[in-house]
Amino acid sequence: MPVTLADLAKAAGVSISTVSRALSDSDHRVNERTRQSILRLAQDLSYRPNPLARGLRGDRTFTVGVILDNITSPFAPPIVRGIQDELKQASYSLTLTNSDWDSAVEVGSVNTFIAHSVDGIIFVDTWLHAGNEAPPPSEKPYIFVNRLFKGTDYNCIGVDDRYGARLATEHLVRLNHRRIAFINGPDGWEASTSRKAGYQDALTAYGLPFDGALVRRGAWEVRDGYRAAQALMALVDPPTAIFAGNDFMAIGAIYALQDAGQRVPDDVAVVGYDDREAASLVRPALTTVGLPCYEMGRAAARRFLSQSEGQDQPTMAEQVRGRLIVRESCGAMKIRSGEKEFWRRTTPRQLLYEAGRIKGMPRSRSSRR
Amino acid sequence: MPVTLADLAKAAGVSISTVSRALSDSDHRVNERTRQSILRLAQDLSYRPNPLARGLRGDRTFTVGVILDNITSPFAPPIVRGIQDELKQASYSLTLTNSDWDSAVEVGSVNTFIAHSVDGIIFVDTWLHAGNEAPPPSEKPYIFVNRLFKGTDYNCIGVDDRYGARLATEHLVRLNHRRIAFINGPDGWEASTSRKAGYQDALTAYGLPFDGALVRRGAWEVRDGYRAAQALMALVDPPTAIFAGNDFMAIGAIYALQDAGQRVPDDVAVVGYDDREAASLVRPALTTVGLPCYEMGRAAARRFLSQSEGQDQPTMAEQVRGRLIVRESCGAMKIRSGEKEFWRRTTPRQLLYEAGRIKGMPRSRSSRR
DNA sequence: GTGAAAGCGCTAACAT
DNA sequence: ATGTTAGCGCTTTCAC
Repeated sequence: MPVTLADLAKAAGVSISTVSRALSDSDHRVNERTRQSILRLAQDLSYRPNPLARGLRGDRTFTVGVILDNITSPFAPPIVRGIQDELKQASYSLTLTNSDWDSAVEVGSVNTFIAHSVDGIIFVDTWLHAGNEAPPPSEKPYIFVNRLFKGTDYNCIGVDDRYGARLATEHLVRLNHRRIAFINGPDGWEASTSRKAGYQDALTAYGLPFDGALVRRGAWEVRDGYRAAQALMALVDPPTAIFAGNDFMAIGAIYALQDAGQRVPDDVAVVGYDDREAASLVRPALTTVGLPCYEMGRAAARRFLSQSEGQDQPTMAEQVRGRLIVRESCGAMKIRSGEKEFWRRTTPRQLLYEAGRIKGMPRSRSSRR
Repeated sequence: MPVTLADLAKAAGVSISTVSRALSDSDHRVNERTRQSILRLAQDLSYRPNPLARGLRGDRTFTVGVILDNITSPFAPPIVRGIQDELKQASYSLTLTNSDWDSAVEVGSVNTFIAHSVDGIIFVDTWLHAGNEAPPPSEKPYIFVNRLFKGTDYNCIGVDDRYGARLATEHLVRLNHRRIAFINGPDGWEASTSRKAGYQDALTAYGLPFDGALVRRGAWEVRDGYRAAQALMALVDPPTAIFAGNDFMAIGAIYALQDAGQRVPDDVAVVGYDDREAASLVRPALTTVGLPCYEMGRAAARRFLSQSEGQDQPTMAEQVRGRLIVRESCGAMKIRSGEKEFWRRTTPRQLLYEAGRIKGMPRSRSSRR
């Protein structure tokens, strides 16, 4: 049987309310001696306050609800982990539901959470639910990860895809590529719009011309990247580098290139986006932009925490930035010269050899015919 | 403000307890007319019982706690999803913590869960914690997914790895391979032991000799599979097929084979285990044994549910079976002849062409030199 | 500085 | 068949 306040009170020979005050160290002053003895007693009997009773009584349950579309989707777990890591420090619990892109289910989950008196709800995912409507008003903080609403940017934590795409493209430019193709995602995706903008940002920044023929579109799948790359290489003036809007299309592009007898990265360089598990497994290992899922989760939880404490905390949108993960598919090698670091173009074997990474097992042999 | 039993009672002109009885439809008989009017009222005012109050009162909270090592590890999400899908039907909520392979953290989580009066705890993962001890006794059901204890198989839901490994090996045998190598995981892993046993089962079943030289060991990584395959191919009588203990090592083996100028699957066939995301992305796409994570999650939740209801429910170990996922790395093609189905050995191009899967994009060109 | 008591929403004896 | 009451563990007035 768990020990209660009443048990402590009896043991300490004081009233229940004194014990409560001693433990919740409110501003109510309690005799220092009795407080100490109560504290020790609580320790010894390993007292743990009953969160249900606390919650029933009123204000806080120290619980937050997380609604996501599917924990099984590739970006969800690190987001959840980020939320949880941040929350743990404030000793909140986390309860989870999957809504499967069904807004009716989602509403049901919200109601369940409210019934359970959660202190806030974090909505996770990139889908646009329920007709894209703005969130309902509420006193409890609602945080939205990777979600977009029309006409408001209330508490939205997103990715800075424009920045990420620029990073990828700049990497290629610095490796002396001048004709850089872009395989975009489908229309209607915020990610497509932002990533294309980032691609163009980089071109502009380096004074490179924008050539519409170098921009293709695909539905995020391997085969789309494959076809797009085929089309690109059939151009009279084909690109020497391809930036794909996600890793799957990048992998497809690599396969198309290889099937066409091109060496990656020697003949054409490829960059992806997302940093999926397969990125480090394919050959050549894919240079890509890592999505900051974990950081977004933390940011969301931090946002919740701050609004849960202070009243007038900011509720605007926030964008978190990913970083470039350089592997083999662009043939880049890191050079240190004094203070500076930069990437130099090289062949993958050279890269591996100079980096001392070749021993028994050469990881990349895509250059072999 | 949420509506309470008292609100309903006032509106219906009856006492609180009548309302409670009408709604919780216990065996206590309530006048059918009043029950109906109360039900309608509850509907109209959209009454939702307060789970905290219910929980405080005593018996059930309709909440289960899940402790896993890291939601970010590849097998955790489908397990969680399985648990949740099964639990949802019984309208339980799920709360989650990560223990990061730290048994102190784990104990903390258990205590938190108990404080929250969860109705049960599901432990998820394959690690052996806290010195491999048996679980503490408890009236609430504890379920263990993929976890092993010395001397007891209390409520353990595991994978039938022996069966899965046998499946993989048999596939190779039926494709007429006679010298089949096995790249095992490291010592001390239950998975290594079972998978090797399954490998041997298949050999025995088909009267094939066991050759110790064909069994290698690796630490689950790509490079281990790479090295093992190199060693295997250096044998005087090298294998024509390799079964790797997991997908990563299988991928490494494929790379080693390709680097050595062997065609996969034409010259040597490869099977993996796990069905990681990359399995379908590499070339050739990997034939592998899918881990039944989702099913294990469901089984665990079902077990919890049954023990949560009836008292004397079974608490023994349960093994769930995965299935073989045939892709390209063995060059197998499904043949239907009347009632029967079987796999025939073929080249990947042939496989794809006959299956009508080649259109614009040949997926596998590993046979090209 | 401390105790008594009310009440959060609900369920289950116990009455009627 | 229905109402009355106690109490789950806790916080928070309100007295003293």
